[in-house]
Amino acid sequence: MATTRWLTAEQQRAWRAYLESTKVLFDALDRQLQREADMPHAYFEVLVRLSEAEQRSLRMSELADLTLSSRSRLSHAVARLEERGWVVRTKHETDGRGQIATLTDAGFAVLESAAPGHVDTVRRYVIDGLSDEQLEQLAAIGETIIARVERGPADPECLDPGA
Amino acid sequence: MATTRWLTAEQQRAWRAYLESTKVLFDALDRQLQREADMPHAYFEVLVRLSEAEQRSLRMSELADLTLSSRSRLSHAVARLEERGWVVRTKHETDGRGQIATLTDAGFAVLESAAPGHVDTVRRYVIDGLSDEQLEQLAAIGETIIARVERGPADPECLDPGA
DNA sequence: TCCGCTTCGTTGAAGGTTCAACCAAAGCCG
DNA sequence: CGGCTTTGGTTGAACCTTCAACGAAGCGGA
Repeated sequence: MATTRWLTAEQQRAWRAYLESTKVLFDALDRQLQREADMPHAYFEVLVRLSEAEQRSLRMSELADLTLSSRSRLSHAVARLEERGWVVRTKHETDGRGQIATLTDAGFAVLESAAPGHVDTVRRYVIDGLSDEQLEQLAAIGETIIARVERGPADPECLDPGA
Repeated sequence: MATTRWLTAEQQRAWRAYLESTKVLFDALDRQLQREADMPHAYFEVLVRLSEAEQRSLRMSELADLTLSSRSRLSHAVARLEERGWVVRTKHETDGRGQIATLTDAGFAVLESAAPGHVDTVRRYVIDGLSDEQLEQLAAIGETIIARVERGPADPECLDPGA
């Protein structure tokens, strides 16, 4: 493409509001969790996903997919969580490559103690400030963005309905 | 408060969509900028803010406020950018404590070359997928979140209209 | 069976962020 | 002036993420 289509004033307003809201919000969330549970938000999510799973266990690759993190990142994260005794890793029974991460009782206890404060914070900063309509809008917008990113960098103007 | 108010299904949907959209989006943006401009998004924003300022210069503290980063983070970031010759730091003329960061010509050139790709990416993943109405909604939602976070952890149910 | 290809998960190094500690300059107040 | 507090900014250590490289195990065709 020859020339760049810069953002209009309204588009900039939306983009910057989105950008800034995420920055201040996730900073605040991270600090809250760091203070109250001594772990970053990403680690908290690992525990949440494990707690929701059957047997409180998930294969590393599934856990990585659920938490939207790279395998490397998850590997490091679980290593840390294991050091603290909140998670254990065991071999997969039938697939020799697999590893299963399991939430321990200690991990579950930490999660239980941290969850209320976390939900309160999310409510205070986000949920309780928005109307039901706005929440619906936010869900729709978020899902649109996710879909577009997952579709990848393929050019939408490039009319290739088949490929 | 005695019991935690957990999120309803609709609230969860909105929250997770927001959460996931930011994760996949900023991962993609960071990768794009890392690839095309060899710097993370946070550093890019520093250059953007400097380029928009008078004389392409800002005091460190102002720059930190504009980019919503801690002083420490900005200090490290500018140190890196200075190593590459994209920014220089000079003493503040009247306030002996102050430092002024200035975008160099080389830094401006890098910014000019990286900006189109960045805007394209933002358009592709966000702007062009949303209607004008949705952009307006997103701006309003983002601004609400920002306002609530900046107000801090003060309890909204605590009726203290004066304080 | 053997060989190549892919998938799973880990590792170490490099880079970015956070946190607490710190220095220097400014401001304030006696 | 002299001491106290505040502000601006930097630093180093600890921690988290990313990236590329790797080893081990499954898969699949000749």
